[in-house]
Parts: sequence; C-alpha cells; structure tokens
Amino acid sequence: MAHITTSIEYGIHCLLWLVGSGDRAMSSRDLAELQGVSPSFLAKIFPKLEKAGIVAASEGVRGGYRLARPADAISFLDIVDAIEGEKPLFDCQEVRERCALFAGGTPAWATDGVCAVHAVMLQAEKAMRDALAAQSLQDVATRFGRKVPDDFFGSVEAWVGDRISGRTGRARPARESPG
Amino acid sequence: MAHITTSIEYGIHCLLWLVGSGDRAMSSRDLAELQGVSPSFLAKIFPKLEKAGIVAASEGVRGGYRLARPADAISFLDIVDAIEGEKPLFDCQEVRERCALFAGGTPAWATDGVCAVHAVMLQAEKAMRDALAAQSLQDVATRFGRKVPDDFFGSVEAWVGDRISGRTGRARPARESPG
DNA sequence: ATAACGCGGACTAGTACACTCCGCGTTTGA
DNA sequence: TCAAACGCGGAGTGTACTAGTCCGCGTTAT
Repeated sequence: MAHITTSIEYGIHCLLWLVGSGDRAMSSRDLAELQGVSPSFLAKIFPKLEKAGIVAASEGVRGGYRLARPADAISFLDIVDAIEGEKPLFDCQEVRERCALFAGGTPAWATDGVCAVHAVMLQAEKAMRDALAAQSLQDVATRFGRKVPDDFFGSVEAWVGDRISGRTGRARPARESPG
Repeated sequence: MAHITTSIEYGIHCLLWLVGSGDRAMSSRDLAELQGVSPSFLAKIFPKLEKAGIVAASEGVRGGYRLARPADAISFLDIVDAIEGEKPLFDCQEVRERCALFAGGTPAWATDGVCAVHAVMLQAEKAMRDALAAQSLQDVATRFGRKVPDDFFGSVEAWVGDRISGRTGRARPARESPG
C-alpha cells in the first residue's frame, strides 16, 4: 500500500486529459469511462481539485470540468496536496519527552527545537515535495504527446464529441436506442 | 497518519540509545521503559532489525541487543527498509492500459516503458530515499550529544546498571520488595 | 419537464497500523 | 536444578483510512 493514493493517480490522469482540451468542459463520468475507472469514485475526487483552484466546474447538462489555469502552472505537488490534504510523511510522537530519567518534569534542553529524528524526516519529506513541485502537468503531457501516433488526439476528440452529441440527441440517434 | 510509521520512530530512538553503549546488550524491555513506550510493541520491532543485520541479539537472562555494526554505517534508510520492508511510495494501477479507445487490445506504444505518472512518483521516492540514506545513526547521535548536559550519559549508565543488577539481585534488594 | 451535470453526505468492505497476549527455547544465577 | 529474564513468533484486537457505492439535492441546457 502506498502513501500516494490511487485517488491522486486517477486525478492526475484525468487532468492530463484536460490539458489541451481547451475551453470544452469534460464531465467526470466521461473522463471515467474514457479511462476505464469508477465514475462514482472520480466524482469524489474532482470537488477537491476544484476547491484547490486546479479545475473550474460548470454545472448543468453540458457541464463538466476544465483546467482553472495553464498546465505549466499546475505542479504534481499541487495535485497531491489538493487531494490528500498536506498529510505529513511522519507524525512525531515526541518520544524524547517521555524518558524515564525525566521523572516528573522534562527539562527544557530536551524539548528545545525540533526532535532530531523528526528533523531528518522533515528533510526527507521536503526532498520528496521538491521533486513533486518540479514536475508540471504540462511537462508530463508534453512527454506523453511525443509517444502517441499522429491521429490519437483526433480520435479522442471524436470519441468525446460523439458521446456528448449522442447523449443530447444531436447525432447518432440509432445506437443504444431504448426498447 | 503517516507513511513512516511509529514503529520506525520507536526503532530509531532505541538504536540511538544503543549508540555508544558499547558491548553491553540492552533488553527491549529496558529500552521501552527508559523511553516510556510499550514493551510488547518494541518486542515486535527488534526481530526485524536483527534480520536486517542492524542489531545483534544475545539470548538468555542477561541478553539483549547491541548494534551489529558501527553507527556511522547504519543509515536511516536502512532502518526504514528493515522495519517497513521497502514498500513503494506509489502503487501504479496502469490506468494507461484501460483507455476506452483501446477497445480489445492496448497498442504497444501505450505500454512502452514506465507510465509517465509513475516515473514522476519514482523520482520523488528516490529523492526521499536519498535524503534518508544521507543521514546515519552516528550523525544524529552526535547532534543529540551536543545538546545534553555533561552528566546525562552518566545518569543513563547508572539507570541501566541499576535495573540490571536490581533484577538479578546483586544490589538494591530493598525497594519494591513483594508484600 | 426531463435528463445530464456537479455537489455532498452516508454507507460498506478490505486492509494496515498500533498494540496485546501467550507459549516456546535459551541462558544465567540463586 | 529450577525459576526468572531473555529473544522469538504466532494469534489475536481495536481503530482508522482507503477504495468504492448509493442516494438525494440544486442547477442548467434541450
């Protein structure tokens, strides 16, 4: 099991689909089905991204989400903190205060400053956060864009457009007709 | 809650007490009571440190643990891995394979190499592990030693010696007598 | 007016962590 | 020699968090 959860993983993958989708909003359900993950679970993640100012929501029938700012201004750290809520890597139990030799009262020198063990963990956490902060959504999207075949994003556009118009009845009235 | 657990915290604090205690073994119960933590819980942690070659155990009535190698050859990363077992920071769900556009078969270009999101997380994990590997037990013990008053380690020696001899009856036969 | 949206609360199953308890074999010292 | 102090390991227990579902609400386009 991991400290960086699957919620974060799903969130990042969704945001990557939103990079370059311009002003067209995508619903969380479409993003879920496009990626083969649980729609109801994704629906729990997006409000967190919205409260953090990473995506902007539009309500109503053609509503959905789009990036609230340029993809190069959204770091992986932003996303992790938005979804997980800045949970520390390490939760210091202040063992140093409980030494048996301090029966009755802990001396001042023992609790002065940050616990030495805690300090090491904070340093490690900072190293991790710095690494996450150094990667933007745009970086990874660009890296991914170089891998895909030329017609891929065209296919995605078609798939999304097909779904929206299919639901609102402007096109494809035949398939999956009720009854 | 934290990914670096309290087991690791307790383990590190114990090992710090063992730095400089030379060839005298300390029992896990003494280490627990010296620090005010659960003896039975500590007893679950030490066998992991022993299997990892960080401490050496001696059995029997005056048995206990001592460091298996010099404190400057034991890094925080060694301890974390010994107790937690090298759990990854991130568990990739391979979302990229499940794209709805890949109905039936995922193309080779999509699964080529490491997932781009996973790659970022691996980089962040490496940054954290490097930071932990850069800190040795000796580093922190030295840093702590500069904080304590001159007679502190003497008091510790006395406390430990008192406990051992008190239990085996060589001294202090009076206090806490039964009945 | 209906249906697709986002929103949020309540709920569930599984798992991990912190912690306890017990019984075993080993070793020492009274 | 026998009890007590050790380490060792397995089997628990309670709590908390994660992943995931379900429902009803207000909003909005067709």
